[in-house]
Amino acid sequence: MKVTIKDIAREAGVSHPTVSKALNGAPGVSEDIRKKIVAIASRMNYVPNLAAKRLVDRKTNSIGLIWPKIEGLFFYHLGLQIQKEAANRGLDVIMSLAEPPEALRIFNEHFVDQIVFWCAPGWQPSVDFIKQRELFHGNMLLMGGGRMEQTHYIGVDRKSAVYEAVRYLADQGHRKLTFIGNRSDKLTGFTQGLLEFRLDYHERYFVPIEPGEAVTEDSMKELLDGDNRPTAFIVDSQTYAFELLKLFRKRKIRIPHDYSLVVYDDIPEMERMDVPLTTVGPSIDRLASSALDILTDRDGRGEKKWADIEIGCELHLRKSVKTLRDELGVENA
Amino acid sequence: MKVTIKDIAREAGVSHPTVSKALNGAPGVSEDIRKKIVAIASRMNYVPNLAAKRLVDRKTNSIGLIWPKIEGLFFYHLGLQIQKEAANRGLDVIMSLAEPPEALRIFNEHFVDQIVFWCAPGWQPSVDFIKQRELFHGNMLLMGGGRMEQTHYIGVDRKSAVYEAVRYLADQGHRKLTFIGNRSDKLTGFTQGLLEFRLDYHERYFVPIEPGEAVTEDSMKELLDGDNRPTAFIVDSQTYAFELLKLFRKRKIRIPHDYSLVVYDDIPEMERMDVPLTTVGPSIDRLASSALDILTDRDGRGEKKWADIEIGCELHLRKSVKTLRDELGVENA
DNA sequence: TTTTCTTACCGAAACGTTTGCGCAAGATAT
DNA sequence: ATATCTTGCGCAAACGTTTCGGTAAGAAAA
Repeated sequence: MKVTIKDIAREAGVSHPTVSKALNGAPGVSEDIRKKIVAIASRMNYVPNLAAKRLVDRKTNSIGLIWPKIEGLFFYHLGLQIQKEAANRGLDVIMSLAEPPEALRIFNEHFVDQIVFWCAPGWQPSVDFIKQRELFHGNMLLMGGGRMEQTHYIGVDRKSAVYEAVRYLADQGHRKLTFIGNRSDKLTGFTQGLLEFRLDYHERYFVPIEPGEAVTEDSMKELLDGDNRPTAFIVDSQTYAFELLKLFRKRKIRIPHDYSLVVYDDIPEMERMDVPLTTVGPSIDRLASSALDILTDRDGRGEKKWADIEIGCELHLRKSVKTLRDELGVENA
Repeated sequence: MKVTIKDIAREAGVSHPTVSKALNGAPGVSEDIRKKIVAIASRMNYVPNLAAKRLVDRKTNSIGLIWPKIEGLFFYHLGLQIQKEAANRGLDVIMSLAEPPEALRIFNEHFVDQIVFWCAPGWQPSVDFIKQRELFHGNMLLMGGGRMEQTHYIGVDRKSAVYEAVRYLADQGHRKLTFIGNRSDKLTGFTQGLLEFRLDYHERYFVPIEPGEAVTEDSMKELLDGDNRPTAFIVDSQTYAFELLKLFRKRKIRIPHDYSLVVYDDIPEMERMDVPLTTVGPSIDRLASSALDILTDRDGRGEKKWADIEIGCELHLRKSVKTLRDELGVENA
């Protein structure tokens, strides 16, 4: 048998609304009575019934995370950081492991106030669905993609990220770079870098990977066996990087001796690889703190203004890139 | 403005309890009216208010996951599998990224019916707290540790797991094994294997790691530089394995050429390592399906019987163990 | 002292469901 | 034909909380 505020009220000799106010720190209760009530509540192990609470005021102070499959822990670390920031501001975070449509229903039924939706490739329909149904509209923060009008948005400047990776590799003397990944902003940054730093070009220097596909030996064969072999790779994600490394292992190719490698997305694991990998990607901390600024500011400020920001990326230099600067003479020979 | 069953009732020209019964498939509603109501509800984008629902009947059909930090994705994959199994049985899963006491409060407030609590080292106090407060008592499934009376429990036979690893290494001709990890069931399995297969013993063949600590060069120095060097390692977790591999890299030690290696806990990533690692550990699928059997059976069967089972472990043979059988003569020389 | 203002509390209503009970109308048995 | 059973639905109450309006009692002002 659960103990309710009515039980406490009876025990304290007051009405139950008084108990409610006392426990919530609301005005209209004398300090003596408040203390007495709090003591009784604690003694009776009172646990508020949030269902009842939420039935009347529709606040839950909680955030739901709709999160892509955690490949390579990037999203895990980001989720963790968001949870910490949220806790600091008195907000609860719950997360669903289900796909967006299902997750949406669950969050709706479980009363989260706001959702943070990292729009992974292929999830745009769910975002549209939200808008159309006006489900969490105005209480949704889109991240990573799917930017739209009248919706909070945090983007990632992937183009500059890859561009900076190209710049770095060019600085190290690399002239033949290959990008492995999807056709996306990242590719744009890649080609822009190629043009700007007047690097070599070959049609094979872009290895397209369709979402869901893997880096196959076939797709890499010509590149690795033919002429005009690259000296460095920029790889779209950790998953592809693993596949590439597997291929390299099979062919006894060493990093960074034979090829240099920069991986997109920085996660702690990259540092612990057999050869610590140089990465480029958004800062998890910045992503998380910006997200919570937006989520909390919205109540604070007067007018509903839609946030629309873009997080820059950082280059993490480790051990998977070899400098060619001392060998330039050799290279040009 | 939310649409409620009263809105639907008005639209359908019936009373709101009738709508409730219709939508829940309860008896007492003619098939014609039921269809009409369902159609209207769908047209009006009706979403049931779980708070109200919860207020009257205390069921939500949802499960909360209290989960250790996802090191090495084992818990991520297990969570994912549990979520899938739950979805198949019409149950929702939500997960918290917070620590147990906080997670507990959140789940309590967010109406989860049952919790699955993987009792990581150091989390026993939270389990005791649950029992004491009778919070989710009877609706909690403990996993991995913290077994107790009158509580559903799924354990992992870690002792046999490591024992089997020892047996396998012995089969391959290894006689000098080292276990790196905590003092635990796993160590028991290790020593049992050592005794049973009459393997060599040296005090250095157990490298204790306190929780939270790392595999340091100091702790390994004597072992790697002294006499009686082992030929194989069994490592307690992926984390330690990474640290060990890092150390090996530094010393230019190759796997499995110089040392063989078996890692506890099987996760997909182990297969994708530079050298695919041989592992031993519980089956994620079995863990998940057993969990849901328990969670759902409890309603089904008549008497409340407390589940108390133990999941066996599997050996996944990959590339990190070298056989010494052909070299036995050499070894004995 | 009387009037006004403030404080501290109580009672009633509301949030959106489900459930138990009662009551018509139609179907079946007598 | 009347009596009984069944079906389909409405009405009212309940779940535990917050909030709104009201009302005493006491404090400050006249």
